[in-house]
Amino acid sequence: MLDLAFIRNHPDIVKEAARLKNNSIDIDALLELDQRVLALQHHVEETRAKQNQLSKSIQQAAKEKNVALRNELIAQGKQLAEQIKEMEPELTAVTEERYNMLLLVPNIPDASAPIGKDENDNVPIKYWGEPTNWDFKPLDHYELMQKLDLVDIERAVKVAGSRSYVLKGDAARLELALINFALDRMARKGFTPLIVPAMARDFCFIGNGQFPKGRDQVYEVMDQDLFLVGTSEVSITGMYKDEILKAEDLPLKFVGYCPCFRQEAGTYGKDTRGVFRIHQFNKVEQYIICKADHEESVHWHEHLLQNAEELVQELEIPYRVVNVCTGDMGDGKVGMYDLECWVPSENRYRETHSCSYLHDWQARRANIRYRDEDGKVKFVHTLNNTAIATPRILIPLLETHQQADGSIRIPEALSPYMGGQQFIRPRLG
RNA sequence: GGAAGGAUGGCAGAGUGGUCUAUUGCGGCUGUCUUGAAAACAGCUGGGUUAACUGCCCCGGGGGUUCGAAUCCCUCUCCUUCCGCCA
Repeated sequence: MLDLAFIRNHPDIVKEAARLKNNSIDIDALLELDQRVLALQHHVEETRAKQNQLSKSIQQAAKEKNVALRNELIAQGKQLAEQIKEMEPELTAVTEERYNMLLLVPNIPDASAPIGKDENDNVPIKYWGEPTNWDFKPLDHYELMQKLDLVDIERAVKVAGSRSYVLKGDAARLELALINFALDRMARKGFTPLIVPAMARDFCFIGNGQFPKGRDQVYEVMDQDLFLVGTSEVSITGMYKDEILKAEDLPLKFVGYCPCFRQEAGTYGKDTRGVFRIHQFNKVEQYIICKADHEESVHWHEHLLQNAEELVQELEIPYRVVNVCTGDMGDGKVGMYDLECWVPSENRYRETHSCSYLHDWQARRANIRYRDEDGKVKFVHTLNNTAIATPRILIPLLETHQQADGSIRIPEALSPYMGGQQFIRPRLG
């Protein structure tokens, strides 16, 4: 959410931001509505002021035992109450309408973000590692997993429908190992580990920016104000809703884990093979709440990217970093990097991590503030990046480390989390 | 699932229809005193809205009664305790 005063004062900047983000919000309509709210609000407040004064006069008249005057004033009060009662529903309605529109206004992308329409306009800024070159015919992740008996999609679909999976054997252990590995590494860097609810209330999703626009991507728990989160970000943002933090406690650095759920609406027929795009997955997420300062946001944004890169490097997976263009970055974001891992079977890089900074866009929605050294209450800045999202990371991991003999090498850094195991091999017999 | 009791400012905790501009204490800030600190004393000390106010709003959320609600009524949410069930 942007500051309404900022939109009033700089409508052109906001309109341009919306254009760059392919967002069709009608800023002029919003401002027109805003004027209606202000006029009506002024009117209601004036009437209420009169009513408050009158109320005191009624008290006074009663004290003086002036019954005639008291009755006269009460009659006047009745009229004012009547007037307010008439105006209030409209004021509530237009105020709510303005708020709902405000939720749809995108954040202003940073000047450093590439201008573009969709993911094809994202700009690669860094490459690490060499795409693998084998002297044998490599398999794709699904074949590998089937050969090694690491997955059962058919029975998963029987249980939970399409885009479901069962991880078996060493894949199940690998999944937990990866979560542990990521959580551990981040904790060492001073991030506080959190295991957060995978279900959250409506306000958490509004606060984080998933609602109202992304509502169709979210599972709702029937007959309750609860929804399954698509990222632990949602719960962490919700944790601090309406709080005023102390400046000396910032930045708050968290590494959050919970199972994540996404409907993947509108992706029919896309990425249907294996475990790339599924409804339920596990994600370890980096999350930072810092002071309202652009330089500081940028600093932590780079830091979050660095952390993710280190994790992927330790997993020995070639990757690249792209600077995500305005059209692909989503409404709330000021700037965004994607980390894309090399997927040998597809001969291309695919997104495994997403690193964003949002200035106070989420903070305004969730009303998360802090008292700065100057005594003023300000909205915080928030940032987030994936640490590990799995099973998706299994795709580049398994494919990259497959061996000629059909086994899969477990990277050294991960091995301790697999009880020292160094290879995943076909089960004998 | 059943029963009871709660939700007030950073914290504790008063307030059961107008005198609430929310008592008081603790904490915090500032000042006086002091070489400095402590103590003592004095003052200040929530958020929002508005171009601004001696304006308006906020006593868990929403609705109602009333000229007037922290206070009365309805409803929802959450918390605590006890019982039941349970990983």
